[in-house]
Amino acid sequence: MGKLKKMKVHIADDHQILIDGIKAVLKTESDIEVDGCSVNGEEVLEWFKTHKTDVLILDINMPKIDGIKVLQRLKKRDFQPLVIVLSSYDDIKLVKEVMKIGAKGFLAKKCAGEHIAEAIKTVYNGGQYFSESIQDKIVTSFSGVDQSKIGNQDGAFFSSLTEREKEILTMIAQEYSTREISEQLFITINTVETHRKNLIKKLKVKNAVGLAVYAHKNQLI
Amino acid sequence: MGKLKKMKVHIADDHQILIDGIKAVLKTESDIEVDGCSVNGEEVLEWFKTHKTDVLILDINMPKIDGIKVLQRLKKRDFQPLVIVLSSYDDIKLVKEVMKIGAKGFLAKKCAGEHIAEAIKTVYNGGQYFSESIQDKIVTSFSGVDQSKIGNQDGAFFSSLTEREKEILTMIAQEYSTREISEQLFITINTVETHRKNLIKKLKVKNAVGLAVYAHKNQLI
DNA sequence: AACCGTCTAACGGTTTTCCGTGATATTTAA
DNA sequence: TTAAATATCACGGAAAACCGTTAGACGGTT
Repeated sequence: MGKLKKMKVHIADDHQILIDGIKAVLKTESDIEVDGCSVNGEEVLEWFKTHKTDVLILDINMPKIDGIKVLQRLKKRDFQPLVIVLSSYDDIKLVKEVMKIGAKGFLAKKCAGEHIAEAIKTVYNGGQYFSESIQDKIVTSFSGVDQSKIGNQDGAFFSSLTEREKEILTMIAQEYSTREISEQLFITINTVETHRKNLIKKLKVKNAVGLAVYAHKNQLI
Repeated sequence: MGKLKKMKVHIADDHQILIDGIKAVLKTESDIEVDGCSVNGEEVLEWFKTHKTDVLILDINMPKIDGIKVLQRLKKRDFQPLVIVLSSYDDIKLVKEVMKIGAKGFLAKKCAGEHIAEAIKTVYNGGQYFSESIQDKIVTSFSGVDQSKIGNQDGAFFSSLTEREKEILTMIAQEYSTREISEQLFITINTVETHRKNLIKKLKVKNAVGLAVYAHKNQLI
């Protein structure tokens, strides 16, 4: 194609080793340039205050501010990069949620590295990209999706948790009792219980066991 | 240096994208050759039945058979590769555990990609390698570690469970309440509670949350 | 027959979780 | 500077989990 301008890409993932890996993979692509990297959501938001990088490869599970929240906040700004979400957990509900918030692509981490460049080029040219493992699921489930209301309760399965909630979730999943948590965090039992209640509601689970399983599935422990 | 023989490396991680990344990073190393890859523990064990690859980069969180188990089983065989454990969770307890079972190195996923080659070369030459984030912790906590008993009751817990207990454990981990379990299995609540009590004692956990995490770690759900 | 492991069951009491609801201060985003 | 999100705390009541202990029934072993 002989483009004059290289596509600029920003990579966000809390695993530096993965970032370096993707960078190495993309090095062979002459029309792609890795412009910057972030290891947490805060850094991503900071970066896009001063840069207009074309494509953002965005991991969901990140410290400080997770991918979902980053996506939501970027949406409200003037400049928005094309976002390809990266996740180890290729659940269709998650895919739907991030697409609603405006992501242009979804890559499961279990997909082959060669697809990254493919995905970047596709979304750069106005398309959408999904890794194979979820392509067929989407066709059947994306018919009749209400594109309006964003971040509402029905997609809230994966809606982002606050830092405090994650902290408490992690402790619950490590078998700490409410009392123990309250003592360690220097807050009252009442507060911890409120957080637990909110967690159960947000994650749509039944009890602390559900929270623990969620935490484990999402590598929070 | 001019080695005639390249160091052969096998990479095991459930995220293909990370494998491809590491491969790309290692491509610049003239004396390292990636010999094969696995995306789950089963594949790793299968590979080492027929290959004598020098170094194994082993992820902990993998489907089917997790990294710890792979390590334990490899230990019982004639040929043992040098193992560098890869984990997103750089907890000192985990480090100690895998080193006890015979790992030669530990890389946190948040470390820089350039350290992989470094780690491989170090263990290949008989050394041990730890990523920076944990180096200092080790010095202070490795004094007086009992190097004896390996593959002890930690892994034997599971086999000591009866069929009924496993059945109930699975249900607890799926958020069923005691009442629901009793109804589904046509036994009284008292009986289910007795089983739960026995499970907690056998698996040395504190509560149902611990049971759920255990069940999840052992792929019972 | 005596023994062991498993599954079943019961009981009383304590602790913890769960649920709804409402409220206030602080921080942060627009 | 509003408005929204977040973190904090309270209370009352219902439900469930947790704890220790005991014990009958059944099947298989030695």
